[in-house]
Amino acid sequence: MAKAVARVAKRRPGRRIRLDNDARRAQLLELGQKAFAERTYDEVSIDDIARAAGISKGLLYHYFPTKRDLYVAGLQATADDLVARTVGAADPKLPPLERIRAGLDAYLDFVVAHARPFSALLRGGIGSDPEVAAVVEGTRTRYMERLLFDAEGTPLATIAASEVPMVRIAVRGWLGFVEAASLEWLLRGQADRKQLRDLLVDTLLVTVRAVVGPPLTGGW
Amino acid sequence: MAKAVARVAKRRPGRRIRLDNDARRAQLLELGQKAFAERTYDEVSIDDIARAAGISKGLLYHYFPTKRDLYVAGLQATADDLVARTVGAADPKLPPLERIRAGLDAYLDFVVAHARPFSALLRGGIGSDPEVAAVVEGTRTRYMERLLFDAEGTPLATIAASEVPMVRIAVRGWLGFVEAASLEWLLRGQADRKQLRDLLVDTLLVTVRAVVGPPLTGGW
DNA sequence: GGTCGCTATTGACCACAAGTCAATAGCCAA
DNA sequence: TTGGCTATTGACTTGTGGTCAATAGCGACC
Repeated sequence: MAKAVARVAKRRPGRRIRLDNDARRAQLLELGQKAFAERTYDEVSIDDIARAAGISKGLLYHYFPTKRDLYVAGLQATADDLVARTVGAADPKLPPLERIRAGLDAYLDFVVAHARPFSALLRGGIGSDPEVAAVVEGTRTRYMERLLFDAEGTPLATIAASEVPMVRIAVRGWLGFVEAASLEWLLRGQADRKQLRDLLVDTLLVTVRAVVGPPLTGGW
Repeated sequence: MAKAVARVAKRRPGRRIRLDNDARRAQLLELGQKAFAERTYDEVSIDDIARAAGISKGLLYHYFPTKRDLYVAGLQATADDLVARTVGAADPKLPPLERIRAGLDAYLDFVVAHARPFSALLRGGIGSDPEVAAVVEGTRTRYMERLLFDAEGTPLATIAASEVPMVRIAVRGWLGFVEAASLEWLLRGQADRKQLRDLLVDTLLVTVRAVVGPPLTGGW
């Protein structure tokens, strides 16, 4: 029977499969993330992703009006994931410094577990694109705010509200340290994880001290 | 070369103007740098640059076989400039720490003088592109090698030869600090330049101490 | 079970920019 | 003045991002 033969054939051409709006969007988002994680932005073509999803290019454009939209959405998802998993999860009964340590541990956990997306997030696939830059920079801001919230009751907390330019510069610099060190650590066998964690904490304390004045000891 | 540009701009249509090979190449490189500094990579079209140079697209492709080649060449030129101007120029009679200070001053000078190209270099216009990444990362390596050479005779010098993973991670982290802080400083009115310089030096010393052990005082 | 409407889905289409190449014409030497 | 080297052209191909009117799956309702 013709029908049976047709069933055996893979993906009968001409047969449409409707998916729930959210499901389709989630599928495309995931496929996009995967594609952009393993290839350059312009090595990835919309047709590729559509083909991988088994749909037409037109449909992809129905969900994401632009290639960059798809890219940015994936980046944003990674960023949200990073922030959600790495801060605010520590036991509030722990001393502040311990909470920060825990936060950095969670950060390094994320780095290891999502190496590819993490690298992609930092390197910023399109670089100078303002929308991409906004996502990355926004993530940094959110991350710092929540991390500094963990420092409640310590001199660090005063930083969160600071408007002094040099303080913001120092904090941003420290974040640059964290990102660069994490990336390097990731590439080189991930040795001495705790030592790295402590290095990050030390640098933060010293940086803050250098900018806001009070001695390192006491109050922590 | 500006002279050549003017001549070409005024040329009668249909009239060809031959330029020396090197001159033409230099002209295109400069125009490319300028274009990529003020627009996104894919906002810049080869036709734009060719038009700006008053030549045909085909000729541009004769000099730079690919759009990315033009982009990378410009980036490389900026990077070379940065390294050349910021290290090794300090008076060798000065104490090591002073030489490093001078090096960082020169770095900040460059940042201010070449704000756009500098940002472009760090943000890496194409991001995940391996060739671009190689240029940026190579620049970092060269920079660190020469900066650490300035530290001859201090504990810092031992770092240059170090193979210990955590040391390289720390150094890379510090560079991340420098870049991020510089960029932030650039964006926020460039206040307190000397304070920033000192912050960078402090961070370097502390980072090194945290990784290699010996106390901060003595030997510097 | 039939048909009806909503909308997910299609595929042919366009626009534009990257990249190619055989033909052409400046410029310098003789 | 001429000849030849080569810088230069511009029409061409190709590939990909993006558009849109037409189509068909699927649940709802009789």
